[in-house]
Amino acid sequence: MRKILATSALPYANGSIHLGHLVEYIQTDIWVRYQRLAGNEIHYICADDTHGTPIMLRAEKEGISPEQLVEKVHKEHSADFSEFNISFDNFYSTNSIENKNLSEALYNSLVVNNKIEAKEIEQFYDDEKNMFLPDRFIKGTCPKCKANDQYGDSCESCGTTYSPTDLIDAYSVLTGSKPIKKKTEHYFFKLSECEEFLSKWTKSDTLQKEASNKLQEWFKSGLVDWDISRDAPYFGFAIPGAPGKFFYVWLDAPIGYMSSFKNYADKNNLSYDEFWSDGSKTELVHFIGKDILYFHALFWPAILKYSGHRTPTKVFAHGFLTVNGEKMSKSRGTFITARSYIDAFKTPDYLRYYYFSKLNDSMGDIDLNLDDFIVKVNSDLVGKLVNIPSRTSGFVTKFFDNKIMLTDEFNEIESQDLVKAIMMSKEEIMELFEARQFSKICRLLITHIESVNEFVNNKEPWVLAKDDSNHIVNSYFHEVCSAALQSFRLLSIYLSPIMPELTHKVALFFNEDNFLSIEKLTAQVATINKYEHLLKRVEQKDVDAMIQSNIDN
RNA sequence: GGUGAUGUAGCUCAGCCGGUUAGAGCGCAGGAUUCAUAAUCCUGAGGUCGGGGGUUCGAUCCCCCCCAUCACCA
Repeated sequence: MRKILATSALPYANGSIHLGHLVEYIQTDIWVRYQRLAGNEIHYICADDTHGTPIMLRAEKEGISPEQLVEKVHKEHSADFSEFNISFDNFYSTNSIENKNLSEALYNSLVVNNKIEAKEIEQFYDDEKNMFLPDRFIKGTCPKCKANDQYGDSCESCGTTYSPTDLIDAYSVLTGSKPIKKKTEHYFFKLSECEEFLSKWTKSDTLQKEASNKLQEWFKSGLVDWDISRDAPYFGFAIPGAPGKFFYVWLDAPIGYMSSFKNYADKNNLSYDEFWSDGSKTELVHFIGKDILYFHALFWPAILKYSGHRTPTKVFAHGFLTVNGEKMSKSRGTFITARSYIDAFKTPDYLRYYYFSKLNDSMGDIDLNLDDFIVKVNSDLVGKLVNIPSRTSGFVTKFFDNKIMLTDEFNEIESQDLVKAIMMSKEEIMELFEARQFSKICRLLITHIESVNEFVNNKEPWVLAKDDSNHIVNSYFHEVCSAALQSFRLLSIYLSPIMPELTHKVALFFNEDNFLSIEKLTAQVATINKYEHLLKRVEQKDVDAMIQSNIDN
């Protein structure tokens, strides 16, 4: 049995979870649920990423402490993830004692291994606010295209990148004052010394090929040491032995994977060391967005390596979400929050299915086309999948006292073949789950679902129902209905990682508690319950309401 | 600006190492059916595979140029 520690990237505790975030949590959750279905030991870990200037300033604006802010956001995030059935084993916070201890410990190890260096640098400073300004907090006129109000790092209008010094009439976003340059001592992680290790690590099969290629660009231009410190005031962890200096949020954020696991392991009698020590035999798998590949494929393995830990087994990067083919936009209402989706649709399964139908192992972007969403969900799930029990279970209830024939009892070749074909896909489906080829599984399953409907059509149970002599147990009529229902059950087991809510209802329909093991495929099930509709159609008005609520807020 | 990616039927997407008439679902047209919260099944019409050039006996799939879209540039 494999032992796996899986993570999704830590959401920043500065805003609400939206449908873009959910691509990652849903992708990871499907994979994690599949691993559980397959019988592997897997721990799914996440946390809020709570530190940094944006959070400090937002808390100030709201008139609360940063601790209060991240506490509040943590509740909101936890509720959102729960609504979407994201099955974290632990959703913790980087603003925790475990994370403080581990951040200090890793830092100290890096110091001991001579991987930290102090350098004096010049940074922009707001002398009204008495703090250093990150690039994002300096705005001005683009030196190239003269667009107003551009950030200090790049122009959104023409795409030029530059340093804040290049801006015309630069000003501090905080006070409007002119930033001045000021010297300060910062601590750097000597990434430049990790090139040999990283070059080898990134070419092993830990990364997707696309990701590995991408990293070659960075190698080509040479690895630059990484500034891991920030000056007070800063919401984060103080650097030991360095008054007024704090760890940069991106240093302690990934350590959140470790600290969340530590917190979880301590409560559940698991060995922390088994998963994090150098030479660990367990798997460490990170799901991330392609935007943070840099951190997870360079800094993170290097820091782990040179602080004496194991390095990740796999880093899986996915692309971004577009809505109706465009970047999510607040004014168009396509910056859709998790909350507004749930308010509109009540179940996460539509979105989980839609993402599933589009996701694969690549870093390509996926598009949520809202018209396509309605059509696909209604056609595949309501029209085809749920239609199977909907059109056959009535006969079983009416004529056979809710009893169905076991698959072993089928007499007809065609019903045997129907079930057999679905069973035979097990290996292929499991391989595709493992490889994150979700869209391929989707096509395969839909093909099976269609063949069940075709089977029902050809057998015409409604015609058989008219003849009283067919109303006996184990009749051909009984077998036709049973074959359709048993097939539906098998397909639901495959679908259980994707749509936990729907398939839980299906399990109950078959008088089972759950479909939590792939072994359920061979379980013999003999009864159903009276059918109650499992899924309602998605309506255009629900989509409209969701969009409107995002425009209003 | 540099680097990388994407561009296949109305829509959303498959197309492994280049090889007979390019595939699926939805949508559309026609038909079948009425068990199913108008669902299902069959048949069919739709594509110069972004544009141009090249390599090859032969390219959607390789090379070059261009156009469009997107991302990254620590």
